[in-house]
Amino acid sequence: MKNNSTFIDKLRSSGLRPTKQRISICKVLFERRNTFHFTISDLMKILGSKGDEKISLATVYNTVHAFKNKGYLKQISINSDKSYFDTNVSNHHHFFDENKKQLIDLEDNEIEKIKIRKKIPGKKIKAIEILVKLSDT
Amino acid sequence: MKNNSTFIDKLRSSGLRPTKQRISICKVLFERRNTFHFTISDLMKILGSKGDEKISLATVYNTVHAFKNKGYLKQISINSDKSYFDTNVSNHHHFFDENKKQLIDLEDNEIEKIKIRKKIPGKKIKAIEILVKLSDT
DNA sequence: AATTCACATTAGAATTATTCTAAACTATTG
DNA sequence: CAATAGTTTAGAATAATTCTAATGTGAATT
Repeated sequence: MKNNSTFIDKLRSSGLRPTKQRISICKVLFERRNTFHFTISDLMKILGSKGDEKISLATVYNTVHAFKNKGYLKQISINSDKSYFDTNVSNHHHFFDENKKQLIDLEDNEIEKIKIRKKIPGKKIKAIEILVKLSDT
Repeated sequence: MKNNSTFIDKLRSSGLRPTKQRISICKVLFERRNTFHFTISDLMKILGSKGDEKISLATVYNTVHAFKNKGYLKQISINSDKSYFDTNVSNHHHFFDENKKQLIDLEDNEIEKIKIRKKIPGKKIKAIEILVKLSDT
């Protein structure tokens, strides 16, 4: 259980004012042992189920995007009506269980290194994202 | 230049009635030499710019989904406000140029074979999708 | 060729995720 | 403690997609 001052420092050092809304969201997202995959509506639900004052939807969007831009969250490329985010910002990939609509991390060291032979002139590779779709055996 | 009867046969053999709307859409999508990456609004624009009678938005959605379900189109996993589709249904991957918001095919033989070490019990791999994000050099 | 009916198309409304707006609020600085 | 720049907020706006229910049409049957 981290205390708030850790989050306050982290926010301040990224040039984000440590407001109570941002601290509440930090607690939901980062005070946990495991990777957390979520959509904005998942996060709203969790925040709403806590005793704290309600945080407006716009703030949740603003904050999640701010955290993504600062590199504290990763957005996952998946074809869905909603955007998925991940608290695991390491270089890694995902399984997607199409039955349960659930994401599972696939660490970089759990796949063999990918080598891309094709080059696109004037462009460089910014990221490689692998999605492994699963179905029941 | 294929003639309509090719499309009519294809539609009929998939249990889809060959209506004039579906044939028009087939012509836009499949009467071309190269892979075509598109969103519904791209397709609407192309259909609208042809002399043919206007096809309603709902029909375009219905048809694209029907074609996807029959395996004539692939939906690409990408995080975007719109869905992207691909007329190349072979096993392949994509570059995504984030500046131009443009997809480029990356054929399976242009990357080294991927090997996934992690297994998920009770699940089998249905597909592997790789997205290579590009930015300007 | 007319009849029938299941399948298709359609316009527009409904839904849903996300972004925008502009007013009220608050953390920080001087 | 006043000024100000960054935040939060409710609600409106936007935009992709799906739904609805009325009308139209292919194709099998008479």
